[in-house]
Amino acid sequence: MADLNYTTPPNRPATAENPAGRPDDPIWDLIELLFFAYRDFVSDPDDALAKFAFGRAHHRVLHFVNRNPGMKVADLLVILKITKQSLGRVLKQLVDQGYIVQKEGANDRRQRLLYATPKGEALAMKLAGLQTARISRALSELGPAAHEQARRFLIAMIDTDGRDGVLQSIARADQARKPKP
Amino acid sequence: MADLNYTTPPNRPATAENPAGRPDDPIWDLIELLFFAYRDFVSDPDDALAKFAFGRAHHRVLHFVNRNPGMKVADLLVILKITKQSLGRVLKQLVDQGYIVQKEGANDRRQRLLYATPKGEALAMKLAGLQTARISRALSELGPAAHEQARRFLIAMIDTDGRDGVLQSIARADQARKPKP
DNA sequence: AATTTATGTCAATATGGCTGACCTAAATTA
DNA sequence: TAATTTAGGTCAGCCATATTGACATAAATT
Repeated sequence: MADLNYTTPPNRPATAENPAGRPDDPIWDLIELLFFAYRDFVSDPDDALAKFAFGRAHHRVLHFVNRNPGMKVADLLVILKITKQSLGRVLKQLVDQGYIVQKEGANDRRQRLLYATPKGEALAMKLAGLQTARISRALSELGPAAHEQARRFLIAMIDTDGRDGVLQSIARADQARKPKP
Repeated sequence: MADLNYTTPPNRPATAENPAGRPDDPIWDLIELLFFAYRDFVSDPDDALAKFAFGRAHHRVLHFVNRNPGMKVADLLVILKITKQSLGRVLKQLVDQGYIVQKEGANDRRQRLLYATPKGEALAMKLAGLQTARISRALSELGPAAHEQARRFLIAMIDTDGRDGVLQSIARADQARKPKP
């Protein structure tokens, strides 16, 4: 912990494109920081899951089902951008071991709506807690505006055509959650 | 594109811990936005790599070798946090197909120092360009401080004990690059 | 009645990880 | 110098997660 002359961005500020028409220099710092930040971000749940013989795939499924109770299988496939065969294996394990239940749709009886069981919710919340601890620690090192700044940056990084769906999904899930009275 | 009441964070501001000692509510928005942002961030190179019959693993190796010419195999293993057997397979393909060369260390002749060939550098720069395009687009939607804000947030998300190494690695690689005269 | 949709399943394949064992050559140390 | 450690490579097998393609069933829609 000594030499720290690396606190200012080494690249010139990013523009859409240089005046010369030549492509911008790569934004090395953010490219690499995204890699390292995400690597560590997922490592916390990964380690915890290892004790359950579950993996990252199970985490993702359990997370979104817990956040969106009653979601359809098809919705999950769109969010995760995987095939139903890939989902099938993981989902089956979660169902067999009592973390997720499937209920017939009331309107459309072909649907298998997905719900986290209490056991599943507990695990999902535990994993979310690990990730929240890391985010909280990070935000606490920064100013009070950091949450909103991070939020805006991450939103802007999402495909423009997928953005609305993501934001609506987050907003919907938030609303559906019982606010503590 | 209509209803947008989701532009403000739905969670209360994150604190290290609540006064009550009860764990914080999960920071759902950043947890999910990190997932979606990273998913799309890696999708650009993934798509491009598919044409070469290369995958994400090749990208990571080529990226770091290109950024750190002459790096040791052992360094790469530490950065990627994988085993040498895992590295071996992808590295061999990159070497066989002429994207990376290995040179005997001058001081220590056991070392196989890694360098991107011109062909390898071209591919690495192409992939970095794709990622830079996404980042540039994102930053251009935000204020001029956004780059620095994103940088700080991502740094804070990294494991505290790994942080210095990451930052030094980035700084070192930047310095080693020839500044255009 | 015919078709489409939601979901599930079987089979084969690819990728990218892992562990464990073992090897060579070169550097370091006793 | 002899013994040990280090840097790197390799073989073999296993596991998790993803893919494509084909096919099956039941319920909704036309």
